[in-house]
Formats: sequence, structure tokens, C-alpha cells
Amino acid sequence: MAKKNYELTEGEWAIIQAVWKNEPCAAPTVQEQLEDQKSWTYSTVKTMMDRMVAKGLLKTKRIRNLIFYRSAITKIQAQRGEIMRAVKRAFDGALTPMMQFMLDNHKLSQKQLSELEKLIKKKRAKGRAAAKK
Amino acid sequence: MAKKNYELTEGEWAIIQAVWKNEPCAAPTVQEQLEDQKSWTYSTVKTMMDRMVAKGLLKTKRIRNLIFYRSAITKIQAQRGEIMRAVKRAFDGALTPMMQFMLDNHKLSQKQLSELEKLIKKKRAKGRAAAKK
DNA sequence: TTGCAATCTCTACAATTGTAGAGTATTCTC
DNA sequence: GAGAATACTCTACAATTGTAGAGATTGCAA
Repeated sequence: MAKKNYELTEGEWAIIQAVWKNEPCAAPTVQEQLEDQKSWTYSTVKTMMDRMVAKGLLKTKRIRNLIFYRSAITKIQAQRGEIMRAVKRAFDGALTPMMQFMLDNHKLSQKQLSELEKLIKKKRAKGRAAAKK
Repeated sequence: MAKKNYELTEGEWAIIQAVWKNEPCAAPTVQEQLEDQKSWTYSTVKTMMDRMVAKGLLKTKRIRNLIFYRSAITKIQAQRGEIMRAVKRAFDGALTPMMQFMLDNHKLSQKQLSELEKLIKKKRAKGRAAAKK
């Protein structure tokens, strides 16, 4: 299947995070989970969840008269979607400029920087190894 | 002034990009600019632009019977907003994990990687210098 | 001066998103 | 088995966003 780009709304993010943490789970569980972040009523949560099912973000299984939800996309997919969205809109789809922007515009600590540096080195090494093969 | 976080919609991004490129400019100009990307009528563009004025994303100056628009926020601000949005929703507000994700999940070329590495080195050097002072 | 072209104003409408009440069904408890 | 508690269904509504038509204005060309 072609990898679709998922763009979740604010509310959908809140809900799917709760689902990831608890799946499979029923709507009331999710509502309780979110109670202090968002003060949504059960109705609100349920409505959103059902809309998310319609969109293919969640799926359900009914057991007796209870409905259990689980996620239909992974956190990775959702994260990728969010990044793609940002890079597409704000950086013409070019990832490196976006990363540069982040380096320049958000103060990272020395520790964070060195961590990133390490990561990049590792990536580069891996890339070179693959190229040699 | 407190630095507000701007979150533009898809359409607003298209429009403000055209404005940045041409400001100060009139609505018909913007509409023409976008004609092949988006096939929006003049009416559509004008409506969106006026809504953006109401939101503080654009500002206007009327000269005789023409209305000139210019941006009320910089590209940097808008980019920052887009990134903050992503990092907040998808990475709990933590920037480094987001950058790590990008490194891991989007294949960057050797050249891109080494460029980033260089940038990080420079940042670190600068950071250390500042610390010593 | 009369009319056309360019521009603006006003109004509208559908889809999406956040929000939730009211009523219905099911199940547990006494 | 009746009432209480729990979960579900259905319906609705306001704000935002994408979309645009119809009509009013105004300034220039003939």
C-alpha cells in the first residue's frame, strides 16, 4: 500500500496517544485518561473516537455490548505525518533546511548537540559501509 | 511582546508565501501568483487575505481605492510556529527526539549528513566559547 | 460622458473540528 | 425484578476553513 501521510488534529493527537498507551481499550477509559489534560465529557471523546474510526485512524472490535478501540496507525506513522506536514508547508519539502533551522533557532544544550553529533556520525558510518558493499 | 506561536493553515501558507515574495502587493497580484498552484478565484483569495488581516497575519494600507497588503509576521516566525506545532503534538515538546526521528526516518544523503555535522560542530564551538567568557 | 475593466464588498455554503445533551440499552445489585 | 450505574446512539450546534458568486465602485479610454 502506498504510504499515506496522516495529519492528525490536536484533538486526535490527544486521543490516539491515550489509545496507544492503553489499547485495546474502551471509550470511557480514554476519557478518564484525558480528564485532566482536556476536560472533555464522555460524549465528546466518544464522538471523536468514532470519527477517527471512520477516518481509519482507529479500529474497533465489539465484544458483547462493549466496544474496544485500538490504533490503526503507529506512533511512527503519525510522527512522520506531522513532520512531513511541517517540512512541506514551511520548508518547501526540504528536510535539511528544516533541521538547520532547528539547530539555529532553538537553543540546544551542549549535551544535546553532542548527542546529535554522535548520531550523525553513526549514520554516516553506516551509510559508507552500505555503499562499499 | 510575548512571542506568540503562529499556526497557519495550508491555505494561509500559500498566501503568505506569495505576499512575502511581493509585498507590498494587492490581492489581484497574489491571486495571479498562485494561479497555477491553487486555482483559486479572486474572491477566494481576497476572502482569505482579509481573514488573515483579522487574525494579525497580514496588514493593509489603503492607497486611494487600492488595498495593499504586507505580512505582519516574518517567515522565521511562521516556520518556528510550524515546528513548534509538530514538536508539541508529536514529540511531547522535546526537540532532540524530533531531530533524532528525522535522522532515523528520512534517508539523508552523505552530503546532507556531513553538512549537518559541520553545522553542529560550529554550534558546539560557539557554545563553548560563550561558556568560557 | 458613457461605458468597460479592474477591484472591492457582502453574503453564502459545505466540510471539518471541538463540544456536548438527551435519550436508549444493558447489566449489576439488592 | 426494579432501580442504579454504565456505556452507547443520535442529533445538534458554533467556529473555522476552503470556496466562490453577485453586485457596487471607481477610474480610465474613446
